[in-house]
Amino acid sequence: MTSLPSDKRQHVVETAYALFKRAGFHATGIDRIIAEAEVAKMTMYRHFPSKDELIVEVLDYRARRFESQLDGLAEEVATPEQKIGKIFDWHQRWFRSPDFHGCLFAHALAEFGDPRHPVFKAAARQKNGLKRRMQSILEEVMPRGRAGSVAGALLMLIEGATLLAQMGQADTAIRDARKAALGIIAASRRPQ
Amino acid sequence: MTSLPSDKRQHVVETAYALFKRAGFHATGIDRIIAEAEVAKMTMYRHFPSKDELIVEVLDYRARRFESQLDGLAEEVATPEQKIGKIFDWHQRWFRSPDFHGCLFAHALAEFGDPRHPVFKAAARQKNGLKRRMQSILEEVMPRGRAGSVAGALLMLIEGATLLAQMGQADTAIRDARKAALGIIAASRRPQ
DNA sequence: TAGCTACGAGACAGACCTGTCTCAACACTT
DNA sequence: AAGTGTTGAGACAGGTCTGTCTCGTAGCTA
Repeated sequence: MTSLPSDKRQHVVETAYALFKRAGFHATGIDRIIAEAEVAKMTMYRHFPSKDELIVEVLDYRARRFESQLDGLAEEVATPEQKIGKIFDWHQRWFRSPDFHGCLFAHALAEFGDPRHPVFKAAARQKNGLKRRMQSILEEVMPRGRAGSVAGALLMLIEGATLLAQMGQADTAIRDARKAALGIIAASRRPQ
Repeated sequence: MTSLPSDKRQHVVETAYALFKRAGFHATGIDRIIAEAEVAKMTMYRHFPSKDELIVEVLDYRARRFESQLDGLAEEVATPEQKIGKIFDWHQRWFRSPDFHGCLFAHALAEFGDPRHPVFKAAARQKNGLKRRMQSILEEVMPRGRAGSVAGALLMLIEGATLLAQMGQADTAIRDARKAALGIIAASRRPQ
């Protein structure tokens, strides 16, 4: 009963994720990652050609996890308000989790400011994905253009709430953001 | 006509600011800063005991500049809506400026995740200062508690808009954020 | 003239960084 | 039994990092 070929690879990704989350990307060295993952350096470099590509892999992995978690939540309820509410619920739980350190994707945008950099693009994909998700939810009850604007506002509220949560204001932030979000939706719903 | 004692010091702060803004804090080395500022290494270390303290100085310097610029804008108009609108105007101009690279304070929070770290505290001060400013504007037309919640929502919108602006969606972001902000204020104004 | 202060230039230490390389060990397949 | 592929361990190169140190110089003041 030995390890599968992809076992070590995934283990490196998850270890790197935990370290990047705590200390940031530039401040986390390869040596630290392989020590924590108990893996040889060449094992890592055989799976990932460079640290940057490992970072992209970590971000994509977390983005997939995020999307699949939200997929499950949306099915439980019916109205757009409830579906958006579930997304805010998810963030509320996230903010309260033991080692919450802010949004890894936002941190990636901060550390890799060049829009052409693969890490920047990977982080931007996640944000755009969340916006698209909320927009398609809102299109049930409002026209396409309006749903885009409202989804943009909701995304900004969520990103801002995540920042404030990192500053230790998680509870008031998610409460104020949720209230504002529902107000914005109500104001744009059924436009006539 | 020689240079004043604080001349070089301020020059180092401004040069470091420009580099931190473009490349981030960890990715910008001391050697790069002193080369760009055309200053000896010991000159820098005589003024700042460490890189971290230089970063704090840069953040405080930018926070003071930010506050003084907003001070000037508020005096031009009368109503809270107009004053908040001026703050959004300021951000709109900022987003369109030649080398906009996102919010340096948010980036500092991303790179220095420990809330006890002086850099983290300096960044948090700026965010709390902006929230307080908006809250005191709003207290003219709504009770204290409500003004706090609304100011929190506006801060989240602004932070989110800054993130989206960094992702190349500056125009739609600031437009959607402004619209949402005015809606939130209108809903909380004159509560009865 | 003497002393004080600020500065420039650069060597230096010690640590850390990414990425490459070699060699041995082990598991699995044919 | 031979071959193939994955891994561990660690040396190694070449560069960069922060921070300290020395030495020479320029300007100002007393």
